[in-house]
Amino acid sequence: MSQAHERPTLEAVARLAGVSRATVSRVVNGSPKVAEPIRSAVRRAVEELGYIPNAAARSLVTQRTDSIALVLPESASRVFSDDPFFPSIIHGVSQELDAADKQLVLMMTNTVAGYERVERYTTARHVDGVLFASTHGVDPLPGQLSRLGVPVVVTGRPLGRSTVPYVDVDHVGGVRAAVRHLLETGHSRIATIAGPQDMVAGIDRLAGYRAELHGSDRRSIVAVGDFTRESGATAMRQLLEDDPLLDAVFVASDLMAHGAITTLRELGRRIPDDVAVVGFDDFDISRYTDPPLTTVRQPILELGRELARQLLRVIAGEDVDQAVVLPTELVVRASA
Amino acid sequence: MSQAHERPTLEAVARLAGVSRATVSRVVNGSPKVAEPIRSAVRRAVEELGYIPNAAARSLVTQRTDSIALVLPESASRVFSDDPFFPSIIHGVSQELDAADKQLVLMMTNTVAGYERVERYTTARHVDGVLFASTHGVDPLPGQLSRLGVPVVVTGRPLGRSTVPYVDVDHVGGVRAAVRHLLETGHSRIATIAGPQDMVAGIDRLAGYRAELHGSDRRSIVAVGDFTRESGATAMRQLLEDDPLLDAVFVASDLMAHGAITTLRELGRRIPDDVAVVGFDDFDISRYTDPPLTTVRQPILELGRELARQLLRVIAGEDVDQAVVLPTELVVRASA
DNA sequence: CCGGGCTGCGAGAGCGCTCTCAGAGCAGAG
DNA sequence: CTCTGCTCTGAGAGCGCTCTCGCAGCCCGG
Repeated sequence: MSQAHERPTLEAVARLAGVSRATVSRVVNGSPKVAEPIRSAVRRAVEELGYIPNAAARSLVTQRTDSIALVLPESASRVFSDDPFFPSIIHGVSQELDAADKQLVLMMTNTVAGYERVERYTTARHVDGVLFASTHGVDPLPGQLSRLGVPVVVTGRPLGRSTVPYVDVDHVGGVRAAVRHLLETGHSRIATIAGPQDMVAGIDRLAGYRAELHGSDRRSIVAVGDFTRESGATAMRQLLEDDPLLDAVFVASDLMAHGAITTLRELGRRIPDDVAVVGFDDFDISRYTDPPLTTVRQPILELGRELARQLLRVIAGEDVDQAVVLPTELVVRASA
Repeated sequence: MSQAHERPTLEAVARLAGVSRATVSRVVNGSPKVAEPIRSAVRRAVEELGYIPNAAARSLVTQRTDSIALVLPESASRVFSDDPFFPSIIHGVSQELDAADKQLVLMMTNTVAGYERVERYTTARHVDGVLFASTHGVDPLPGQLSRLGVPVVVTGRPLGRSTVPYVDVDHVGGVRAAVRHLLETGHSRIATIAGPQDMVAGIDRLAGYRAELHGSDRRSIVAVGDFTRESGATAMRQLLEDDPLLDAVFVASDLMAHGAITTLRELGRRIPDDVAVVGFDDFDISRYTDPPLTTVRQPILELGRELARQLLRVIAGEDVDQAVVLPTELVVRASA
C-alpha cells in the first residue's frame, strides 16, 4: 500500500544508473554538461524508480522554495462568499504563478493569531515572496517583512509612507469619468455612496467624486458604506432622507450599488428616470441586474496577474517600479 | 537592509545560550524535559536573535510540512468569478487548517500541464495531504495519489469505484424536498434544468428529481445545463418550447435559476404565478433576486470544513468513514 | 612526443534541523 | 557509603539534496 517510506532518493537512482549522485542531480536539473549516453541512462533509472526530488532537501540547500504566499486580510473572509474581488485576484495571481511554475500558498489573517502566523511562516523561508491583497488602514506587516529581506508586493497604494512596491487601479480617473457621464447626461443633484475610509479604494473613489464635482456648481451629497450590499441599501435610504430630490448617485462598489437599487425600487423610484445609478467594479452579476448596471470597470484579474509578475521580478532581483497603476473604464449600460 | 543571509540558526542560539543544539531544539518544540533556568535562558537567546526555525530543514527530518494542498479542477477557474462555490470551499478549508496551524496551498489544474504538476508537487512531499474539490467525470488522480501513500480526501461521491474518502451533501434528499414542495403546492407540469451529467452533483440532482416524480402521474421534462447562468437561460427557453404549459421548474443550481428567471421574465411569464422556480445552492445573491429564490441550501462552508477535518484525521492516522454526507434543506422564499 | 586547455564526472562537504543514545549528575534506598 | 534509578543535557549521525573542487581523459598545437 503505502510506499511513502520506500520512496527512491538520488542515491538510489545513482546506484541503478551506475553514476554518482552529482551526475543524477545534473540530469534532473537539466544541466547541459552531461554526455548523452549517461544522460539517457539516468533518465531511464529515474523513470524506472519513479524518482521525484524531495522538495525540502532541495530548498534546504538552494534557499528557494518556489512558492509564494498570498495574504488576504481579515475582511476578505467576511465578504468572501459574496464578493468576487478576492476570487479574481486569486485567479489572476494563480495564472501567473502557474506559468512561472511557482506554487500559491493562501494565507488569511482572519484569526487574531493570524497576523503573527503570517510573520512566522514567511520568515521561516517557507516562501520566496509575499503578496498582500487589499490591506486595511495602515498595515505595518508588508514593510516589516520587506525590511527583513522578504520580497513583498501589495495591491493598492499603501496608506502612510511606504516603499513597498504596489499595484493599483486608477480609481480617481474611473470615478471622474463616471461622474462626468452623470453631469453630461443632465443630472444636477449627484450623490455618492462612498466605501470605507480606512481603505485606499474607499478614499480614492470619494476623492474622485469630489474632484469631478468641484468647479461645477453642484454640491456633494455623501453617505458611507463598507462595500457590502446591505450597507449600500442603508446608505441609499440615508441619502434620500438627506436630499429627496437627488437625481443620480455614484456608488463606490457594485455590491453597494445593488443594495442601493433595491432601496430605490422599494421606495418607488424608477432607474434611471428618477435616479441614475453608477457603480464601480463591473462584477459579472452587474450585467444581470434590473436594469443592467452602468459601472466603472476595474481589471481585477489583470491586477492579480500584474501583482504576481511584479513579485516574480523582485525575486529575480530585477528593478521594479514602485507603483503600477492599471486603467479603469466606464461601462455604460441602462442604469445611467 | 536584507538580513536574509545573516538569519540565525539553531547553532547560533545554542552558542548564545551556552547550551547544545539539541536543548534549543527541545525548547523551541516545547519538550517538557528541560529544566526551567535553561529553558528561559534559551527563550531569551531566541528572542534576542529573532530566531525562526528553517522550515525546509525541519521537514527534511520530520517528513512533515504542515501544509495541505487544495486542488481545484480546470472548470473552477472558468466559473471562479461568478460562482461562490469555490470561494466558500476555500474559506471553509482555510478555517479548519488555520485552527490546526497548517498552511493551505492552492493548486488549479487549469493548464494542460497542471495535472502532472499536481502529481509532481504532491509526491515531492511538499504537502502532507491533498484535498480535491469538485472533480469532473472519473478523475484517476485522487486514487493514484492515495495509492502512493499520500493522504487524500475529495468532495463529492467519486464516480467509478474508488476507496478514497469523500465528503458530499445530500443532493437527492434536497431535490426531493424541493420537488415535493412543488407537488404539494399544486403544480402539475414540473420540469427540471439539470446540471452537467459528468459530475456527481449534476447526476444526483437529476436522479432526485426523477425519484420524487416517479409514482406521481407527472412526466419528467428535462433540459441540461452546465451550472452557469447562461446555460440556465438557454435551457429554460428549450423547456418552454418542449412544453409551453409547464407551471414549475426545478433548476439544479442557483446560477442557472437566475438565468431561467431572466428568460421567463423576457417571455412574459410571472414568477411564481405562471411558473414556479426552485433552485439549488442557496447562494447569497439568491436572496436578492426578484422574486427572492426558493432554493435548496447546501452547506458549502461546512463542506469545506468537514473536508479539511477528514484529511487531518487521515494524516493523524485515525480511521475515517469513507463517506460523510451533510444534510441539505429547502429554503422557501417567493419564487415557489 | 609533450604540455596546456578543456570537458565530463565523482568525492565530499554542508544546508539547518531532529532524535537517538549515552553519560553526567543527583536523590533516595539499602 | 554504595548502588540503583531517574532526570536532564550533549554528542553525533543523518534527513536528501546541491555545488564546489579536483582529477581523469581527451584534443590540439608546437
